[in-house]
Amino acid sequence: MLDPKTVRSDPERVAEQLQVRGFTLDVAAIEALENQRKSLQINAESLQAERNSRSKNIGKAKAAGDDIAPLLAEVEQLKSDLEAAEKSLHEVQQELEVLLSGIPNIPDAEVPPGQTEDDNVEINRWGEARRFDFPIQDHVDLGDKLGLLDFDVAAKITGSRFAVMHGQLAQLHRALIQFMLNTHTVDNGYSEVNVPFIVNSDSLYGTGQLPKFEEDLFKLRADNEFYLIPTAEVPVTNLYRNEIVDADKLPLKFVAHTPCFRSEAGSYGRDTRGMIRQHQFEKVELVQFVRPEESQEALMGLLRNAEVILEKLGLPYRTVILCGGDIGFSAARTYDIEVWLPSQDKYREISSCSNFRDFQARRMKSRWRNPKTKKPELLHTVNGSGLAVGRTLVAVMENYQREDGRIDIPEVLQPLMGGLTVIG
RNA sequence: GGUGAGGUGGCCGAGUGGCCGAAGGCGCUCCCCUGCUAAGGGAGUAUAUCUUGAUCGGUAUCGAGGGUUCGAAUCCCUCCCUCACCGCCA
Repeated sequence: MLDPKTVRSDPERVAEQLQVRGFTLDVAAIEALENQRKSLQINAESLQAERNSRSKNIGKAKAAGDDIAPLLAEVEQLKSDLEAAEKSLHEVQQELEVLLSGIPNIPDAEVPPGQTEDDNVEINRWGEARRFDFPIQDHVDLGDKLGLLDFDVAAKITGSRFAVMHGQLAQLHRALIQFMLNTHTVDNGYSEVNVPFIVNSDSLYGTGQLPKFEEDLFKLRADNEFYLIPTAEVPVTNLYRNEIVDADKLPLKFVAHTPCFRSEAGSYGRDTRGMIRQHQFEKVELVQFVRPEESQEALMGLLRNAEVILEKLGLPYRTVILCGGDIGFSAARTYDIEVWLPSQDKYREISSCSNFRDFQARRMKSRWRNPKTKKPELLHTVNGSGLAVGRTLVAVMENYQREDGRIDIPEVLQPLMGGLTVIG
C-alpha cells in the first residue's frame, strides 16, 4: 500500500509515476472519495466528542443523585445522528480502502519504461553457453530416458503441471536445496527459518497477493480462509507483521526452503512441457527486513547472493532489470536472474529479487524504532529467490548432459550426493 | 473433537458499567544525589488518525467482529488464539 497521505496530497504526481507500469490511477475518484471522507470524519468525530462529554455529565449527575431524565432526552437525537454519521463514514472508508489497496507500488526512477519482458534491460551476464557437439535433449527427454522423471504418473495421481522424480534425480533435487541453504546460512549470513506452508488471508494481504490476485492461489476451504503459500515470501515476511523491531536487530536476514503452490490461472498453453511451470515447486527464498535508507544496497547484496549460487553451479546466466510493465504489484524495483537453457536456446527466469520499500511494511505494520526520532517507522522489505529449485534442476540437467544421456553432477553438489559424479 | 481457564501497554499484572488510555511493578530515557560498586530521589515512557506553523486538543484502539447502553476493557453473541486435562494421532 502506498502512503495514503502521499496519494491524497499529490494524486497527479502519483498517477504520473504509476504510468511507467501502465497503471492508470483514477485521480478523480480518489479525490471525490477523499473529500467525502474528510467531511464525514470530521462530522462523525465531533458527534462522538459531543456524546462522550454528555455521557460524562450524565455519569456525574447520577453520582450526585440528580435527576438524569432530562439529560437522557437531550442525548436521544444525538444517538441516531451519530449512528448515521458513523455508518456513512464507514462506507466511504471502505471504498477508499478497496481503491488504495488496489494501487501498485511506485516504481523507482531507475526502472526502465516498457510493456513486456522484451523491454527488460540486461545489466549483467556471466558464463558462456556450452557448445554441444551432439544433438541435445531437453530435461523431459533426459529424465524420461533415465527413468527418473515421470510426468505421466504425476498426471495420474494428481493432474497436469505436476512431476514425479525418482532416485538420483530426487536426490539431486534435495542436494540443490541443501547446497543453497548451506551457502546462504554459512557464507551469506542468513538465518534459516522453517515456516508454515499454509497461511491466512491477513498474511497474503500483508505481502500484496490479496485482495487482487486470489485467482493465482490455491484456497483450502471456504470456511477458514486458508491458502497454500505461493512463495515463502508470504510466511517469512509476515513474521514481522504488527511488530516493532529494535534498531540493533537490523538488518534481519532469513532464508527458508518451502514448497510453493500456484494455480497458474491465465498461463494456459505456456510452458506446458516439462517442469518449468508447475503447480507445485520448491524454492529457497531470501527475505530481508532493513532500514529504509539501506534497502537499495540490501537488494543488490541479495541479488548477488542469488547469482553466486549459479556461479558455483557453473550455470551461465544473465541479470535483467524489469521494465515498468513487467514489474510485480508490490515491488518498486525488480531484478530477474535468468539461467541458460540449451534446449530452449535462451535464458529463463530462475530468480526474482525485489525491493518493496515500505509497500509491504505499511500493509503489515512492520516497523522499527528509529533511535533518532524514537518513533516507530516503517521498515523496508527486500526478497528474492535463491533459487527456484525445480528450474535449477532443469538447468543442471540440460547444461550438464552428456552424449550418452547421462548427466554430470556439478562439483559443488558431489559431496552432497555421496561422492557421485554422474547420474544415470 | 470434548471440558475448563484465559487473551489488557516493550514485559509482568490490577481493573465486572461512568472518576480508565487504563493502578502497581519491571524495563527503558532524562535529571538529582551519592565521588568504586550497590543503593536512593524526581520526571518521562502505547499506536493510529484529524485539526494546528508548532503546542493544546478531538477521535479510535484493552485478541477480532457484531450487539446492549446516554456511556463498555468491564454485560451479551460469533469467531480466532493461548494454557490445562481428556480423546485422537505422525
